[in-house]
Amino acid sequence: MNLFVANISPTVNEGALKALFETFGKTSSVKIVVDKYTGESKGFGFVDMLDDRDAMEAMDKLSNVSFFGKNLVVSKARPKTSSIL
DNA sequence: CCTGAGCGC
Repeated sequence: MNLFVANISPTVNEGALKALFETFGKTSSVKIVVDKYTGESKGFGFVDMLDDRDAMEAMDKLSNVSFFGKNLVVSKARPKTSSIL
C-alpha cells in the first residue's frame, strides 16, 4: 500500500523515514518530494509498504506523532496527478 | 507547500 506522508521535517531524509516505517513492516520504497527547481523538500512524501496491514498499522501509529519536531500526517496515497482527464 | 517522478547530447 502506498502511503502519503505529510508535514515532514526538512531534517528528515528518506533513510530516516524508511527506518521509521520499517518498524511496522517492510517498505518497498520511500520517496520524499523535493521541488524540481529549488531542490528543497516540499515537506511531504510517500512510503510504499509491502503489507497492507503493516501500512495501516504505520498509518495509525505514525499519524500525528512528532518526528524531528513535526507532527507527521499519514494517509493512503492517491494516484499521481494524471494529465488526462 | 497535505498527493511525487524523466525528456536530452
